[in-house]
Amino acid sequence: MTSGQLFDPESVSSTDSSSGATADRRRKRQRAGLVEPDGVTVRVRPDVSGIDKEFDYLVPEALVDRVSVGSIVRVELNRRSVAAWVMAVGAEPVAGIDLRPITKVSSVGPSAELIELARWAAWRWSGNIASILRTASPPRMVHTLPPPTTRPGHPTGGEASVAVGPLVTRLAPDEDVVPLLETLVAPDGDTLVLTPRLGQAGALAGRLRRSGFTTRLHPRDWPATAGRGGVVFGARSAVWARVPELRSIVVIDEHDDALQEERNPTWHARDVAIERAARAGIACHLVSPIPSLAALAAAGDGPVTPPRARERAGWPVVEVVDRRNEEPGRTGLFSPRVADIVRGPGSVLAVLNRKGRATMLACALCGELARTEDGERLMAERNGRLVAPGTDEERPVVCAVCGATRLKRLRLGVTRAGEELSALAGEPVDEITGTGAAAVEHRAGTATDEHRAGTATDEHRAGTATVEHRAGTAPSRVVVGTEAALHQLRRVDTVVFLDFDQELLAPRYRAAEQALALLVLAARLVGGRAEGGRLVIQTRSPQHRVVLAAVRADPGRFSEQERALRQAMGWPPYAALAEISGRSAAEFAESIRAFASVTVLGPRDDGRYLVKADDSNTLAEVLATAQRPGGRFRVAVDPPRA
DNA sequence: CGGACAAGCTGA
DNA sequence: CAGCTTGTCCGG
Repeated sequence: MTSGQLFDPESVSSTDSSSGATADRRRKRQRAGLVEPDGVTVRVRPDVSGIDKEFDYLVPEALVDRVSVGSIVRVELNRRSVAAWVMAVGAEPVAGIDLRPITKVSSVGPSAELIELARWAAWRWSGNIASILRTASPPRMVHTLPPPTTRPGHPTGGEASVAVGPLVTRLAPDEDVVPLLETLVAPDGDTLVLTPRLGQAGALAGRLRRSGFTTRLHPRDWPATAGRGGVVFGARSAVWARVPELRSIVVIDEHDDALQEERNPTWHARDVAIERAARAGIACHLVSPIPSLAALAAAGDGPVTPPRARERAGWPVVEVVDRRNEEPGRTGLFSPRVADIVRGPGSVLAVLNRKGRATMLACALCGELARTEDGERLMAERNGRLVAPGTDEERPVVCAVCGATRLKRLRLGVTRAGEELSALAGEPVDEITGTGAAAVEHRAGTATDEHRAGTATDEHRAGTATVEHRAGTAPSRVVVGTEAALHQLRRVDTVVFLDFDQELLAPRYRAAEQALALLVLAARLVGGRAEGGRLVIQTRSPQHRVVLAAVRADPGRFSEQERALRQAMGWPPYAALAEISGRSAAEFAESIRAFASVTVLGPRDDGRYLVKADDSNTLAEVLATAQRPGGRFRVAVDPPRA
């Protein structure tokens, strides 16, 4: 016995029941002399992008013992040797073709259960299954799985998980998840714990290991995980971890967009976890300080919530600076209040989630932003009128609040913010953005003068002393950055959102949820109100539900309001979306229009189409059935930026 | 994907 | 019509 067959739950019935029955019938007919005794066949999916198709091969006698559904083999296809996954064993091969033998069994692969789950996900997100199978496969070839040891009972056994279906648990932003996690670990089998980033997974694994749990890190410990199981930690890909006896799945910070794969197919680990748990008849625990509407809709019951006082204590003090109240003519990035904070003691991170120089329009008289009628989106000026990108809403250039016809342009960018901050603080300011580890340090002096001269970006830089700030070293007291800074820094006293309206009013249906997620990241950097944690939000939307949720430390209220809006607008989770782009997008969109169960919106300015259905199953079925044009196009289901 | 093969274009 | 590009088809 060479491979992990002995410990492989599906080795006994390594195919689904129907193909197993087919194989039995075949063997009977062979004994009766009705067909040639031509051995075991497998149906494989090559690991070749561009070939989204399965092929039949023979299994040489010597390899039969080592082949099961999920095995990674090598086959000759079109005169070249390629890797492939075994998708089925013993299926009736396509007639009239001389089958070639597989040449090698390369590695243990995903379990049969995972192969089926991958099939589902490829359908659900209308993408190539190979990219999912790659994620579900070991990072290096695994010849045999380590044999299971006697299961080490976990120190604190959670309750036997009889619960089925997703369960949502809300925690305060600053709350330690480990105590909860210890109660969710299955005592009698394996548990998957997913976090948005691998670093969090490693940190949590270390802590549970110190409490006596058998922990694994995915994909690093792939062989041990598949052979022996345990409490398996990982980022989104860990939802595809192979374990011997899955009993429970926990998704930490389920609201975080990092749980969604950005390349096609754009599967979301939360949704895959829900499906995997449902198929296995086990619990799926979704944990977050700000549960997503997707999670709340998937769970039958409402979220388990912390005591009100505990939740409130776990959010920082949130100060809202209403920039509409400042004297007319002010267009700078910093309100007087923020200028005070920057000069005052304590470390400050100023967040401006924009690079370059995005512009917004605000009334020169009352400071109100040019926004759509429902107040949810920013408007831009085009051909002397205000337009809302992506919609047909437009109106003359007039302030909706005071009727003034003069609007001013608010120009914003991290670089300029750094220059101004440095001048304000009278000391160097580091810049942290997502591009590269190096950061720019701004020094007071020339920068402001250059800036007043209204020169171009390059000239600003010429007048700015730039110093490399290596990741890991202590940054300056005052730091300016994009969202990346919220991930890179460990602790600061105050986080200031210089222009929160860019987040709140972004043209995406999930803009509000995403904006609130940024506030949670910031809240964790500064800590709860008892520790003196403080967030400052500069905005012209002080009554926005996201701002109020943070001020009141009440994400439950936000969920209700957001739910009502999504329902009224027919956005997810009360609909399912797919985005079609690329050269032949129009052709594919056209063939989709033939289906009454979906609505096709677009094309937008960038040539993209949006397909909308009542639910994800309907959407997937239409996308799988519709006539596909010859040319190239891309389908993104659940597009994160729609 | 990448090779095979057909159809279309170019140049002399 | 060789020589080349471009497009379409297909792999077990």
